[in-house]
Amino acid sequence: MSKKNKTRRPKARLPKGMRDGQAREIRAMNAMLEKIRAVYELYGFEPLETPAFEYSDALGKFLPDQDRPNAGVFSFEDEDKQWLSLRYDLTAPLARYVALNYDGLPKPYRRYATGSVWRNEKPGPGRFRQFTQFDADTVGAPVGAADAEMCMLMADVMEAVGIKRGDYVIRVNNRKILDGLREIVGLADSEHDGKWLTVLRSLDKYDKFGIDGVKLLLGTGRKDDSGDYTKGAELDDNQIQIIVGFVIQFIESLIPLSESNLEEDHDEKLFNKDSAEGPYVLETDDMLEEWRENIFHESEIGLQGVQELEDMLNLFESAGYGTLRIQIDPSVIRGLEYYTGPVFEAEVTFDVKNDKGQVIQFGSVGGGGRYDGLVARFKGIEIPATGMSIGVSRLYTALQALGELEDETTGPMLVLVMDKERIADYQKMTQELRAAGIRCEMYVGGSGMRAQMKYADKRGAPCVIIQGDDERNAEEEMVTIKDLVEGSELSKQITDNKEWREGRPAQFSVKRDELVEAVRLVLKRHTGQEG
RNA sequence: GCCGCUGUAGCUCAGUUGGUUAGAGCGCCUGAUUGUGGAUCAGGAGGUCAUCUGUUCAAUUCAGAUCAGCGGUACCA
Repeated sequence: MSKKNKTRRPKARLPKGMRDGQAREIRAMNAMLEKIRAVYELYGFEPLETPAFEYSDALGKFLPDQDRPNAGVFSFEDEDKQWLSLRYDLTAPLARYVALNYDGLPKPYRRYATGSVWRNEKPGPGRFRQFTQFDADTVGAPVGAADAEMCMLMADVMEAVGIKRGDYVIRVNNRKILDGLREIVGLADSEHDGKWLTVLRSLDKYDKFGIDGVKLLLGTGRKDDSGDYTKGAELDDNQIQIIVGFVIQFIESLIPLSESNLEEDHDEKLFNKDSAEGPYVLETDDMLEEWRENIFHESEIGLQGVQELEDMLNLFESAGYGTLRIQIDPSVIRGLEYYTGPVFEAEVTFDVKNDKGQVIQFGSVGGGGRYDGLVARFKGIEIPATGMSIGVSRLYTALQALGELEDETTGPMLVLVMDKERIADYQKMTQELRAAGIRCEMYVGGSGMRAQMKYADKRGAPCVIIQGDDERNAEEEMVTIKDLVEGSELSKQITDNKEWREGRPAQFSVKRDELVEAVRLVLKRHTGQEG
């Protein structure tokens, strides 16, 4: 036999950037999705499903072009020469849906949606080419309450899935404030579009690199630890000073906790400062006042942004959401060519470690904002909209790091096939147990009893049902129930295999017609599961 | 895209200063036990040493390139 005769087989492999999901993960994920869904429902949103792909032109700016039809999105040409693309988010399909059904929908229209989205780009750490989003959006509501609601909704979702208050934060900003800032530093002219984009990206790095990093990025550029160099925006010192002054205004607005009128069980984030006066709280009102009077006093759009933020803050305040949950953060940027007003981002604040124990840069688990221009692409009239999106896989990873994902699911109990001639009898027992609501299966493999016991063990079966000749031929027909959970406990004290096997620990026999009742008792003891 | 690190069995890793049959632990399969999961013991399967090219009498080992994974960074609807 030469090597050349080797059969050519396809190699079993996973497409790049894709993942398989296993039982444990799917269960935990479903449980998490259910918690999120419950919050959306509670807020009054309606479910909506749209298809996985849409006509490419409906998805917006990432149209397939002749040269690279799959840049960014996965696309294909239909028989009728029309281009279709897999959706890359859930917002563009929503805009299409609203435009298509506008007349029949209640206005505002509030819906939630979940599903896979696809992006054809190089997968990175924690980034895949297929992933799940879970969105809630309000279409047809002007700026204000609808946006504030999105932030509170995100905070509630975080807590619903098990992230404690203080372990996450919703950071809020307003695009109009940034537009105002642009005016003030004299970059409003469209010839400075590129430069301003660089400024925004620099600001976005504030939470990552701190104020010094932002200064470098606004100026000449910054070299990071890995040796990569990022070109700066090359602003002059005066411009940098204005922007930096704006960003760090909150430091000026911190007052000692002792001077605030907060109660013990406050919902405010505490900051540290080099001083003996103890923890500080952010006086948001002071900060907005400073912005208004010293930064945006000559920018109409800027003042409008400050006003929008203040309106939202008032709603947070009256609803009891303090800065521990939702806080203003002028460095939140997001969707540069997309959002038109308030923008917000949900971030976890605890350390997330990978399986090697390294703390990794985790980033946000969700975000959103106001996109007043999106539906207009179809309708010609501007329909205001605001929404948010939860990155389900990322949130799941974060919860994993928190150890919040307990999997209490036990396997099904197993009816052993002791005698292949009597499968019908075993099947009947199985169905009886199922009819009683007990998760149960009959062994459908081809191996002997020992293998069946191993199978039961591997599946996490709480117990098995045994009926061989001994039970069958007893004076009155019996079945044996072996409690695998208790057996496992007992095995710790037994070292001799013969004793282990012949002792037949943790098993007992009952009359055939008492099977269901006896199983119920065993399950109740171990899993709390009731029939 | 850019920078760095890493690729040897299903998993975690050792090893070869270049030399015939590449190892361990865990896991998996079989048996000791014709009706009993654990433990123990015995046996077994499983590797083109990521791929390709080069240097060499000889490459899993050295060099280069490529690919993949990880981390950072960039981009992010």
